[in-house]
Amino acid sequence: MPIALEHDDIQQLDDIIKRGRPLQQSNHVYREAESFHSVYAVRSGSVKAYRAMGDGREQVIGFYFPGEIIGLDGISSNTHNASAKTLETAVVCEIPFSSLKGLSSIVPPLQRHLFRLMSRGIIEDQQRITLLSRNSAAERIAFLLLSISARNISRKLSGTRFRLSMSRLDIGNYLGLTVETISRVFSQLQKMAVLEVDNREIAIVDMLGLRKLSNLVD
Amino acid sequence: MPIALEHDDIQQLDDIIKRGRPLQQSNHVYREAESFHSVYAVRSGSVKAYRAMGDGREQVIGFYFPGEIIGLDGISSNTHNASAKTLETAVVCEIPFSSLKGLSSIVPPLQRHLFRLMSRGIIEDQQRITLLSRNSAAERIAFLLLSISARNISRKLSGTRFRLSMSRLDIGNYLGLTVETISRVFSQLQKMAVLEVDNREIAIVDMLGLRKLSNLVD
DNA sequence: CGTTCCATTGAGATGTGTCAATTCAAGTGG
DNA sequence: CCACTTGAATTGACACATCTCAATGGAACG
Repeated sequence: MPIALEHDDIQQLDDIIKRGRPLQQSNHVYREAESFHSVYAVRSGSVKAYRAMGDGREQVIGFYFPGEIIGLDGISSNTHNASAKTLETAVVCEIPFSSLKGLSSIVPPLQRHLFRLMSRGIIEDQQRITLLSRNSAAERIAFLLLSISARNISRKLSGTRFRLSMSRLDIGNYLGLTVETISRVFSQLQKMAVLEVDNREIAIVDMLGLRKLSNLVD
Repeated sequence: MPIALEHDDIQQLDDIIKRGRPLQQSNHVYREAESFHSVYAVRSGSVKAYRAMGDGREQVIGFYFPGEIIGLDGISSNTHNASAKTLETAVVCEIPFSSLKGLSSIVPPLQRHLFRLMSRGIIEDQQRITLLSRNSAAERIAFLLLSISARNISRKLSGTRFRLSMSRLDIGNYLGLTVETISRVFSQLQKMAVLEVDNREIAIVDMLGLRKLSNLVD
């Protein structure tokens, strides 16, 4: 938990977090429409959140990596509004929300942190809305790769070489594109010497070029 | 404020809400990057929230009507992440967030309500993400009209006849479409006898047909 | 070694964007 | 009160990015 708290408070927080067991690939952390009791912290591996749509396809809401919190969307309805399943073997810790809520009303910094987490989620969603309504396929893909890169860096991993834990289909469902388009853009970016792509292994060769492509350079 | 609270608590809440003055059309409630102090309740009229993008265009985040709360996105960064301006003459009440936060840690139902509001925002954004990444122009427009219709009904107004307070450009920026596409779809829906469109005056002639078009029928 | 799932590549279809012209409504000043 | 201006909305023709459909290639696994 990335907050500055008193030792006492950290202890209390630690007490309510349940120890996580490793989950195999494609196991559910929680399912859409299940009643909401807990949020979850990803410890290792990666998780995708998604919602089933009327026609059977799925809308991927997000990809989550170690240190990130999932399940906050269940608060308003007391029901999970999305499913979450592991993309690979992963460890996920359960944090009962009632305890968290109780603790947060005693410990203002924690309450503040919770508000921030939710609010940041809103902002990220809004960025994705912009991305989806305005940006080309290449821009969207560049954005995703840069996002993963940045998160890797914050976890002290390589920001330029990594393995995608999600399939092209998942990426497509996340970015609002088809698998074919994902493939074509990867090939094109490779031809432009921005990326090296070998199946799910990605190397960002020209980081600045990728940033320019994403249209997110300051 | 749509919550069940004790009389005492309602009084306290009422005390922190500032009285709102009427704002003329196109006045800002708050601006992107301003420091965040308050959230706002729309009393009358309507408001759009939007973010300026690098190239000068704007991304419309949402349209807000009486009874709705705007500004919650500022919580995480202590800075407003969007601007909000009135679409017509409107009355907006300021609610200082520090007071609200303080009160909410004393009054659990209020804290709960705040969590819900934010969480609901997240869910709505996620719905829009699905809408933008998956749905056709006609589906998106049908969705917006149905959303406005439903909100009108909840305010005891007509769900089938109303005046759009926003321009075609705003609608386009909200739905990720161009003005021309909006116009064409309106014309097409009129030809299909689903709508009657006279500039900003809208009449929903075939509600079921519109619901089917939106692909959101249960 | 075959099966299965995932990824790549090509060719053609299509929905929406772009560019341009016209109409319409509202407001302004002579 | 009537031209004139201005901004919004509509409509048409064309361009283009992405989707769809189809075939092929490759990796993982029993």
